[in-house]
Formats: sequence, C-alpha cells, structure tokens
Amino acid sequence: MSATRDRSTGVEHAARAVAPGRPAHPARGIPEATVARLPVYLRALVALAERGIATCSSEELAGAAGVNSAKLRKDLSYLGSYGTRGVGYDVEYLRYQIAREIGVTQDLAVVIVGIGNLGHALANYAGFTSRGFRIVALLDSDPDRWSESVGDLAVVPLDRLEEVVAAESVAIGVIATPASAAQPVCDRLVAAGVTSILNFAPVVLSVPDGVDVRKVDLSIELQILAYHEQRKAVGA
Amino acid sequence: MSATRDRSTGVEHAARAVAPGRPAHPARGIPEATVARLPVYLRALVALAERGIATCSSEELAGAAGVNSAKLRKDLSYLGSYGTRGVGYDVEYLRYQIAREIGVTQDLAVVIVGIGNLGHALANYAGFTSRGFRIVALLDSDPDRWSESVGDLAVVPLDRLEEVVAAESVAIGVIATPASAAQPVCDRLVAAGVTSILNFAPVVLSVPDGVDVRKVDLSIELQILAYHEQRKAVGA
DNA sequence: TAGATTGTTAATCGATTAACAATC
DNA sequence: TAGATTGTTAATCGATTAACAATC
Repeated sequence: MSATRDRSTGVEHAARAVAPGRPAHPARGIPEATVARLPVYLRALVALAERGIATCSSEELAGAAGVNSAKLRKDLSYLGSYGTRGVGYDVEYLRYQIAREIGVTQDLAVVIVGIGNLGHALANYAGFTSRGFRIVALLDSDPDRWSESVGDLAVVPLDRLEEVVAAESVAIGVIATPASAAQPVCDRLVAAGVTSILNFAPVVLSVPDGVDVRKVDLSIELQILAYHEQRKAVGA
Repeated sequence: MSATRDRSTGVEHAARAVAPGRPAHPARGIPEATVARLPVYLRALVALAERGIATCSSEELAGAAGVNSAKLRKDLSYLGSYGTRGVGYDVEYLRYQIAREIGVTQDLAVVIVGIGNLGHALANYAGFTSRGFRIVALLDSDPDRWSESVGDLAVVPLDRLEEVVAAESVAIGVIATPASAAQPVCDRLVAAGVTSILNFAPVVLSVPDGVDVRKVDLSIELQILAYHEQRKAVGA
C-alpha cells in the first residue's frame, strides 16, 4: 500500500521516477501544481474560442482562468514556447497543445460504480461525456437499480465489473458508493487493471504503487469554508 | 473583484491581514495546507472513536488519515499541545479540539441553489447534514421543480433567495446550477450577505474581497487523472 | 529507570511572484 | 524603429520531512 495523492490534502502519489540529470527534449516532469491548472486553462481557451476570439495575451487568458499572468506564463513554459512575443497566444493552437499535453485527445474509458443520487448526477454530467472520456458502464450492487438506465446506458450488476473493465480497457474508475463499499470496490477495480480512481466516498483508499487516486469530498470542502467563516466572525 | 482560492489550482484568497510580530496566545494563522487537512483528521478520529479506540499514536492516526506522521504532528502543533509524550492522543479530546478549531461546533446555515441531479445528491448527502451544518433552503428557478421536495425540504423559487438568506443568516451558499447561471446566482448570494461559496459549476466566479470560494470540478479532476494515465502508458 | 512518543527544529523541496531581457 | 508581450531568471514564500530533544 502506498500513499495516494489527494488534491486537497497534498499526500504525495506513487513514486514516478524521473531520470535525474537527463534534460530530455520536451522537458518531462511538469510540476503537479501546473498539471492541476492545465485543465483550467483549457476550459478558458475553449470559452474564448466560442466567443470568436482568435488571439489572447497571457494577461487576458490568466484573467479568464482566475490566476495571475506570471503564473500562467510560467506554467505554459513547461509545455514549450507556444506564444509569440509582442503578440500573445493563438487561442486554437494553444488549446490544441494543452489538450494534447493533458491527453484528452485520446478517448479514455470510464466506469461509474454506485448509481445513487450522486452516481446519477455524474452519469448525466456533460463534462464527463465531453471529449476525452467515454463512460462505458454504470455498475451497482442493488438489483432494484438494474432496471434503470441513465441516458443511453443501463445500470448493470456489480458482478460484471471485471468483465467490463477487461472488455473496454477501462482506465478510470469513479467510485460513488457508500463509504463501506468503497475499499472493496476499489480493490476490485485495481485487480481488474484500472490505474486511476476518482473517489467520492468519504474514506481514505489504499491502493498499490502506480495507481492514482483523487478524492472529492463534499463535507471536507464545507468544513474548510466553515473554518474561514469562523475567523471572519471573530475578526469583524 | 479579487482572486478567490481554488483548492486544486491554488489561487490565493482575499487578503486576510495578520498582525505582524504579534505572536498572539493561541497562535493565529494556521497554514492553509494544514486547515485543509484538519477535516480529514477529524473524520479519522470519528472513525477511531466508533471502533471504540480511546487512544492513538500519531503514527496510527496518520495511517487512518492517509498522511505521514511527521506532517500530522506538525499540523497538530499549530493548534496546541493536545498529546501526551510517550502515550499518544486521547481520541475524544483531540476530536473535540479539532472540531472546535474548525468551527463545526456551531451550526452554519447553508442554501443549495440549483436542484438538478447534482443538487438532489447534495441535498441528500449525509455529510452535508451532519453536525456543523444545517441546510435551510433548496432554491431553483424552474417552476416545474417547485413542487418537488428532497427529504423534508421543499424546493422553493429562486426569487426567495434574498429573503431566505436574511431570515436564516445563511453563511454558505452551494452553487449547483448550470454554468450560465452561476455568476448571477453568486452575485445575488454575495449581495444578500453570504461570505462563503462552494461552487460546482464549471466557471471561474468573481467575488469581492472577503468572500471565500471553493470549487469542485469533476471534469478537471478527470483530466488530471488522464494526464497521469497518459504518462503511465508511455512509460510502461 | 527504560521505553515510547510527542512537539519542535532545521534542512529540503516545490510553488509563486516580480522583474526584465529577448524578440516579435 | 517603438511598443508590446513572451519566456526565463532569481528571489521569496510556504509546505514537507527527518531527526531528535523533551518528557510522559
């Protein structure tokens, strides 16, 4: 078992060795903080493109992404030199380069396990089905749900997890089960070959090295806000 | 408009002045990274307590929380000295101290705006209604939803937002609307007096200084996983 | 006292930011 | 050429970690 990275708490992820003293051509090893912002830039670029904007400065793009321009330029510098001094960035070109860097140009297969309220919401969520991801199965252990379908996908028995993962080469598993089911489901996903997990259950998952886990935890987000609320009340 | 902190991308939040050179008694100014982990420790302590465990070492608690013990001890040291050398921590006592520090001992009023699939899931989510938070209203602009109710709360017209926020002294607003509605809803929440926002809509919200925004973005989480998937595929 | 474990120090690491030389 | 804006440097800041003295 190794620690997995949690975006909000900063636990480091499985060792990913980078050859030291080897400055490979397209500069491998983008900082994790930068990786986490690339999707934000991508979304901002898509929005600019939809508004018909062909070129933008780092200042404009940074504004749209909610970061400062120095950070944006530093982040983009890890990918390469895709701007033009004195001019700015070509929106479509930069968009393509970032999409390629993230890897959303290739369709990744996703399964969602646990089709309760949250699972339903996730299955319907447009951002999930947008380019780069393909939901291939909705799994649940409750027979009452096997008659349901969300969009054009039926809810299938959890028993079929291994079969589906193998058949579709599933790379990403989304866990939206109750807390008690999360670790067993995670173990099965990993055993079946899934190497990335997005966990919505309020538990710390144990996974072997090489498996990435990201965690979205609603009540933790609320509690962080509560902490700051308390400070405001005292200070003011 | 000022930048607001986004947990995954690390945009700094509204200036929160700390008197310099003034080492106040209970040491104000807990690092943001530590604040984000306190709820994780709290949950781990609750789980230990439920298993009937009365005392634990930093090593054990760290294991349950998914961090290393040095980090845990450093984090706890910002709150005070709540352990006993040679012995460890009293689970109930530490649990109380962390809960008090976060401020979940006082009930904060929460409204959820946008009662689609995700809003439904949030309204039902046990973590939301657990101690420390009180959902006081579910708001939606769609008349078709005004007849619905989730749990014992009815969905009410968005028009009543200001009225509800004022009547219940709402501190936290949860935005689960489509992207296009998020900024206008945010503006109304802020104008009505809400100072903390949890945003599920895929947009960067602009808010005045003093308002905290946290963002949960499902497609961005997936894209971060996709980036690492791509690396694994290349490396292996 | 001997063993265990905290709380803190100091070193290291990574991320942010301002400033500016390079260059369109 | 003059103005604009990138890409990069270097300084700063904050977070992590190992190690260990303090102390139960």
